[in-house]
Amino acid sequence: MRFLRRCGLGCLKIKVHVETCPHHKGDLRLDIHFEHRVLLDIKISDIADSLAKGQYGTRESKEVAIEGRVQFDLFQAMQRDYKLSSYSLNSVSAHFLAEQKEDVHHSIISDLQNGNAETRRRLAVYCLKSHKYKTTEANMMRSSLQHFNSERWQIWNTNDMNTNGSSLDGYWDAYLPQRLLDKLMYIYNYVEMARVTGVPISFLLSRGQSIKVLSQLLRKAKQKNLVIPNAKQAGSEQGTYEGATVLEAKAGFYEKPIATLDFASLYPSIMMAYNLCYCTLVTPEDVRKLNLPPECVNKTPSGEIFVKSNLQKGILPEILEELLTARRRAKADLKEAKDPLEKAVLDGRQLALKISANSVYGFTGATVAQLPCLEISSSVTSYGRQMIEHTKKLVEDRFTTVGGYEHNAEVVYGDTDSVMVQFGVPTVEAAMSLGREAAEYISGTFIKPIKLEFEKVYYPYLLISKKRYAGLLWTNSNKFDKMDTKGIETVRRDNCLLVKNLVTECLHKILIDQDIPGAVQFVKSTISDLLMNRMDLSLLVITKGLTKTGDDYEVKAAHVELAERMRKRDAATAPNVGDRVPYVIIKAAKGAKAYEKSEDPIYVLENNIPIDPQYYLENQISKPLLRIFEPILKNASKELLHGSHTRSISISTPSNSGIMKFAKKQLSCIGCKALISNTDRTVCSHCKGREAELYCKTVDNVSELEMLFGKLWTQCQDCQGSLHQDVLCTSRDCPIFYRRKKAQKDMAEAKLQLDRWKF
DNA sequence: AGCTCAGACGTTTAAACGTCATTGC
DNA sequence: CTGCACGAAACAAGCAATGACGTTTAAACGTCTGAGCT
Repeated sequence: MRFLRRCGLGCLKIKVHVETCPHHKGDLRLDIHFEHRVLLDIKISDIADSLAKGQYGTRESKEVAIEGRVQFDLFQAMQRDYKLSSYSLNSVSAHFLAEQKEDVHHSIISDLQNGNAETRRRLAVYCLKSHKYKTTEANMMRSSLQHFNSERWQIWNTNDMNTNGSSLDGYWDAYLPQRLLDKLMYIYNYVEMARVTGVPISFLLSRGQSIKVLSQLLRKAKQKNLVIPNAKQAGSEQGTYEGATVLEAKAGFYEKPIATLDFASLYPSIMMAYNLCYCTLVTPEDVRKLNLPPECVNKTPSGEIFVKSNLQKGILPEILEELLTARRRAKADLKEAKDPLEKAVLDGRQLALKISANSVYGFTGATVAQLPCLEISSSVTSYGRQMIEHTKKLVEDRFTTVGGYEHNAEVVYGDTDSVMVQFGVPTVEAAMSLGREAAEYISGTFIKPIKLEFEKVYYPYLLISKKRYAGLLWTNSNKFDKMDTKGIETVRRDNCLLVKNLVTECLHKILIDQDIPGAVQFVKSTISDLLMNRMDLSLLVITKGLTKTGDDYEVKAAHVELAERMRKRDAATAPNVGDRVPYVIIKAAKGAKAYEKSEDPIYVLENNIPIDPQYYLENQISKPLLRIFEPILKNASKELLHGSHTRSISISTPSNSGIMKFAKKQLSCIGCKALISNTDRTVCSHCKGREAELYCKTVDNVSELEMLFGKLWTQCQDCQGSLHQDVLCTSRDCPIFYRRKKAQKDMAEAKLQLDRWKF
């Protein structure tokens, strides 16, 4: 708890996740030590199952509350704050720390523990990830305990574990989370967030957004001596209301700068401008009874009536005002900050305030929450819809040739609080000045504090459809800031890496290098590699989240079916609800559904099952590519997907498939691949004279593959922290793992070829 | 008896629709 | 004190949009069969 104390927190809690064995439920006890004292012992049966549902997905976890400890489960924090393809400690560490740990599945742990001294020793090495280990039974116990705890990798104070003076400074499963915690400045940001919203830190992980808003509301209400009704409004089962407008996207490749005009914090500023709140909402009867003059009320586009702030200032606008002022202050501080660490902390602070401000609107529209008020939320969105249409009209009416400008402005797209305008001017600089002019002009037509800001220019700009676009982002006219992509495969997690890399690379070549032939060439060579089976398996792994249990799905989906099959194969290693399921598509009978062709990548590697390159070409690569190339290249489909590079394919047949049981294996010539009789063994009559050359080639091939495998093996040994042990790691997230397995297989095959020379 | 052709019936293809995962704002 | 049945309490930001894929429905197509004609 060293880091917690450092932060000056009075209340400390620890959260422990324990995998329980059904036979020992009840008599297994867990002691929590701290500075030589037993703080607490818990019966495992006291540990509660908790089921977290909501926007962060459904996930089961076990927890036990211990007074005096702050619980901070990094696993949960990670899932909330970052969108990753995998949340294993391994892959997260690789992502943020560029460091990995060996990934031994917990189902192997008991085998290692129950084996002999050597296997237990092996387990200890894994657990400690350190050369300094002792093979005493006590350490073993602690090692396995450590592992069980780390299955959901919470912070475990390394100091607590070390208080008996041992030199076990490398509890890796604890060390990595702590490194992550420091690197991502979780404590600092979460303390900040807790202060701003007025909730305990544990709420930030265990509960949702609405508790934060409620907490602020309660705080404010107390100041004003108001009470908040406890009862949920009856009959609020009407569900949804109309949301924001998304302007029609005029898809295409724009080679002129596109200026982006954004409303600053649209929904919060609407609520402030029109004084929308629970306590300012009045009915038409109220207006009549109280004899409210019309100049004291606002009627929203959705028909609701709110009194103006001179009569009664709303609580929500007040909260928002505070949040936004604080955010502005945080942003100003951020600008002054020089030190990268300080910068990151201040950025986290302003982000927290922004999120808080935005969820106030969401809180009023949540029909299942404590205090729904659809009058407010639908008023907010109706104002928003009106404003974006108004903005579009104003831009297109004012910036015209008739009005004295060089070109007619055109709004090509807009979503909720932004419009993308093509002013027609050729340079970024000119677009920027027009953008600034437009923002200022249009802001003047709205009530304070609603403000339209000019933020950035996209040039060039590739608009694919609503919520899908890419472009180079410019905030100053000298140099573009970065390539920005929204909604397309580069930012989505449900595609394989191959698609992601390919699309990213193509966009890079098209937008930055402006090298369209280069992009085409790259696509062609990638497709050729794929069809020739030269693709690394890790690039072909698709992951999708398992959001509910198998029975609750109404239609069959690849990842769901695979999870079911894996459960039947081995329930221990199968993915659970909330996990992301990695899979690859394998060859199967023609016309087979995708869910019949999905398979666990590790299973594929171990059983030498051929993947289906055609599927990847037709169902993964082709459509995303065409969407990008279509606006740029005519005949894109013909050029990219049906060229000569698609001709040569490598056909792999599964050795264990049904039909192959009836086929007789026949040798082929090592030189020219012609079929030869089994008596010849090595080469056909044509290649007879080249035997020496061919033999050398085979030997070279074997030694090359041996070197590659050796290199990968060493790398994995390095990662597990010992060069004297077998590599046990089976991480589905590690590209080295796939390459190592493949190299091993290739090497074995090459050796078989070599053996044929021995008569 | 042999041929033709409408209609029944089975199979393939296409379109419409719904579910699911994911992202944008 | 423990186990069981039962009821109460607690919990959950929003909507818009795309695209992949499975399922259902409709349409097109092909084959077969038996009535009717020559």
